[in-house]
Amino acid sequence: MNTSRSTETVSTALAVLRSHGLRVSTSRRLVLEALFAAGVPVTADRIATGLDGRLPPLDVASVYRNLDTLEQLGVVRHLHPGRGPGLFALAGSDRAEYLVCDRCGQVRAIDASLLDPVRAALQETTAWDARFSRFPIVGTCPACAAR
Amino acid sequence: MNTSRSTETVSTALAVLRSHGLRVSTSRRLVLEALFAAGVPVTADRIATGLDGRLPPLDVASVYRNLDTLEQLGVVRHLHPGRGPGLFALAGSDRAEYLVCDRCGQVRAIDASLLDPVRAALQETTAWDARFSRFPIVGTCPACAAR
DNA sequence: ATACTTGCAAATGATTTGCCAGTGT
DNA sequence: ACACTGGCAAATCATTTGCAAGTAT
Repeated sequence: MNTSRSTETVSTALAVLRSHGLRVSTSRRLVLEALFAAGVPVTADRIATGLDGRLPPLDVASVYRNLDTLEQLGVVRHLHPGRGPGLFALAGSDRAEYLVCDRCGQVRAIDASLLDPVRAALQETTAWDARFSRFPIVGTCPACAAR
Repeated sequence: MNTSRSTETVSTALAVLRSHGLRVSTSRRLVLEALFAAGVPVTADRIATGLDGRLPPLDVASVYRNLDTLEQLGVVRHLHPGRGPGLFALAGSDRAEYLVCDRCGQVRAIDASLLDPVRAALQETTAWDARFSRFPIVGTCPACAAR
């Protein structure tokens, strides 16, 4: 259920690599598999440790290099939370954006279409083509807001 | 025209410090003056150099410590651009958000009220209290989009 | 065979921390 | 006087880079 789907998407990503004349190496495959297996945005370090041992380890430097390559191909998304290391996730075909709580660090995904009105408004007033995909939206989750 | 206004706001900020039992030290005053004088979001390093010599220099460590204190008091805003060092600005009473171009790095301020509809939508669908003030909104400016 | 990739180690950039001397209240 | 602060130097954290050895095509 998870395997077939992730395999499908991993091979799709690998095809993108090939179509750009880049090599399909073991570490690139592993980086993608880790992202699939994780399911949520993760740090480069966790990918390097194979999600804490679930997959073979890689050198962090290679992870960063590969994530960078994959990001440029549009396969991977790079998120900057307020504090700590950056997070990486598969871009896939999802239209998700993330909310991160500035008190407990909890991450929550929302449908990107929620932001379409703002995108349109910004386009109209500033002529900028806004993307919200680089940063999570910082706020306070209900639980933290309660206390 | 600029002096009176910034003095007014600096003293307001200093009053906040006092009301929290914190000291009004020379370096805290200087950090605030630098932020006022700059008028736009600046790095901790530029504050430490007194905006490149216009003001007395401070140690970066102190600048960071003070910015942190002032941020917690709600006097200073901390922005994370996509690349490079963090930027700091006075929170003041402004309702500004920032757009940053991911191609040329240009920064543009917009009125925060543009985002009110999204804030409301997010509140309704996720119960999160979203703030957009931590990160600039990344996108492409008209000029870069043209080429 | 050749160029792309990797791992390792060292470098870099930004921010933080320990510690003792200095200073606002 | 006393606790809060500042400067300086060293530490830390995240990420990048140089380079020789390894590998996909």
